[in-house]
Amino acid sequence: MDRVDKILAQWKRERPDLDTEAMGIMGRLKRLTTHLAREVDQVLQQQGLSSSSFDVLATLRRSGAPYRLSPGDLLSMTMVSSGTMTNRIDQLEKAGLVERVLNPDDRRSVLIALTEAGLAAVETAVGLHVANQQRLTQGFSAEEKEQLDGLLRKFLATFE
Amino acid sequence: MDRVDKILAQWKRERPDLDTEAMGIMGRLKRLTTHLAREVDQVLQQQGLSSSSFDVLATLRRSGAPYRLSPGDLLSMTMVSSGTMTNRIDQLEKAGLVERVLNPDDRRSVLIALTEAGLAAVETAVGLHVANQQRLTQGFSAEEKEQLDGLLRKFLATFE
DNA sequence: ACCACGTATCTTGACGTCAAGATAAATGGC
DNA sequence: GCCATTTATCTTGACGTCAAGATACGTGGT
Repeated sequence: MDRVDKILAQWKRERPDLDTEAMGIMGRLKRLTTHLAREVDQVLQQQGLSSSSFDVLATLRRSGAPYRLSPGDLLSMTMVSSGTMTNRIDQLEKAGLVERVLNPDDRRSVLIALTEAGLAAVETAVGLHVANQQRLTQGFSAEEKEQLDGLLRKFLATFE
Repeated sequence: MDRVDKILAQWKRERPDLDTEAMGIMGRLKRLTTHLAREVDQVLQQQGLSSSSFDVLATLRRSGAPYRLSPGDLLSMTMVSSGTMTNRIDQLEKAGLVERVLNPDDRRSVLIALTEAGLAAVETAVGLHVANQQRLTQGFSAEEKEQLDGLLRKFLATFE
């Protein structure tokens, strides 16, 4: 009987006509990801990064040397609006972790490049971040993790 | 090969030392809940409600008649800060969906009460919302839904 | 009865986000 | 070559959120 069960029991009492099966799954998903986001943020914050900043730095890092992508490339990889991406880049640029480099091939565009400090920051952070993610999932057996991943993959395929 | 697989493949190439199993699960969870939140918001928005507003109205509705809870009660049921709850109540009060009623037993406190308009709004919205949640999970068999719910329950139990 | 402490709510200031629109440069049909 | 259209990025204004602190009231020990 967890918190979501209590919510479902309330609905059962007040609105017995409602089928709460989907509500249970969605409620657990929402609460779970709120908790997970807080745990993830805490580790990144100790490195002086928000999860938004880390998201951009990590995208640049995993794109490979020379660690440069246009704002449009970053946009297509990160599920945020263009205004949000501009803001993220502004913050990272202020912090000296990325710089805007002119794109010689297209003057509408710029390239966002990891600075040395940005590369160093993301290399440290990604190690701690992955270790933290492992910690958060360590309650599951290998089989359960595979099962969960499979179900999430199928669910996600509905949208992507 | 979904988007998360592509991200993991990039990391594999750039940082083969990192174990990406947990990252895959967490990444799918995050992308999935972003998509789900957008779908949920869309239905509620057609009723003139944000998911934040609906969250409060639904909590009041399922608490049963006379549909009154203190801000503190609402806080303990909704994973937000006290400042956020004050703001949510302010918005709902402006919209005429709830009202602040003096608590005769404790003058530090108030009771947040559904108005007639608020009750009507939540009754309509909750039906559409639940139907929408069912639509979003309809790709799964009964067995898969049960499996997913069980895994999420276990995961959530880590935190609650 | 008093007062120190606890409790309940609200305020403030800073962020991160989005939708919509503005700006500037490239492109393609003629 | 010109201009309408498309593309790439940035700007603006509004919202929702939080942490930290302020305010106001209740409570219990003396």
